[in-house]
Amino acid sequence: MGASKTADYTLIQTDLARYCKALSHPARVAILQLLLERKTCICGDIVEDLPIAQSTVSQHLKELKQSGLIKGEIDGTSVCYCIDESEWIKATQLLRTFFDGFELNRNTCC
Amino acid sequence: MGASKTADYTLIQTDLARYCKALSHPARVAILQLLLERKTCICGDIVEDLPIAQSTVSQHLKELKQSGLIKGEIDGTSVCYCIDESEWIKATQLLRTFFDGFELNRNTCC
DNA sequence: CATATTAATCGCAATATTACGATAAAAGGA
DNA sequence: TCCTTTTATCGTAATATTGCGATTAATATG
Repeated sequence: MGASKTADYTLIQTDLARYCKALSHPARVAILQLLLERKTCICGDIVEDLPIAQSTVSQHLKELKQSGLIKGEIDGTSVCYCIDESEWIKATQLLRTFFDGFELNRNTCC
Repeated sequence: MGASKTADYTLIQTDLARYCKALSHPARVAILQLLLERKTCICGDIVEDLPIAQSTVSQHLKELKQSGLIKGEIDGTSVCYCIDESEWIKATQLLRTFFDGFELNRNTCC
C-alpha cells in the first residue's frame, strides 16, 4: 500500500476521522446507543442485544475503546462499559464545528 | 466473512454509519473541508491540495459521492464538486441527535 | 485533425476490517 | 477444588480499503 503518513493531515482531521471510524459500523453505533440509553452497560447485555457473535462484539468494543469513546471497568467476572465523558464531549465539539462550517459558508457553486 | 445483514440494524444506525464511514479517512475530511471553504471546488484543486495521487483522490471523491454528502457537476473537461445540501443537513441532524443523547441521559455507571 | 488537459477507471499489491468458532483466562459459587 | 459464567484472544477466512501507476474517455485548444 501507499504512504499517506499521519503528518500529511492536521490533528483535527485525523481526530475527526478517528471518531468517525469508530462510528462507521452499524454494530458500533448500536453499542453506543445502548450505552447511552441504559443504566447498566454489562458486556453480556450488549451481546444479547446484537445480532452478532460474542467474539465479534468483543472486537467492536475493543475498537470503541481504542477510539477513546468508551471505557471498560472490570466488575467480578463481567465488564461494565461506559461512554468516556471527556472524549465524547471532544468528539461532539469537533463534529459540531465541522458540520457548522456549512451554515457559516454556504458556497453554492453547483 | 460473516453475515450481518442490513436488516439487523435500524435505518438510523445504518445511515449514521454510512455518513461516518465517509468521514472515516483524513483525506476525505480534508476534501470536505476544502469544499466547505472554497467558492470553486474543481477536482484538480483538490488533487493539488492533498498529499496523495490523482487516482486516489478520485477514489475518495467517488466514496464521498456514494455516501451522498457531495455531488459532482461536469463543466467542460473539469468536474466541480460540491456539498449536497439536503444530505449534509440530514447527516448534521442525525449526528446532533445521536451525540445529544449523552446530555439527555447521563448514566454514570462506571 | 492532432494534441493537450482533466478526471475516471483498471489492474495490482499491501493491509485492514469483519466475522466466526474455539480456546484461554479470570473470578465466583457449589 | 471443580464447575460455571463472563469476556478476551487466537486462528482463520472472506472481503474491503487504501494507494499507486498506467490507461482510457471526454472535452478543449491549436
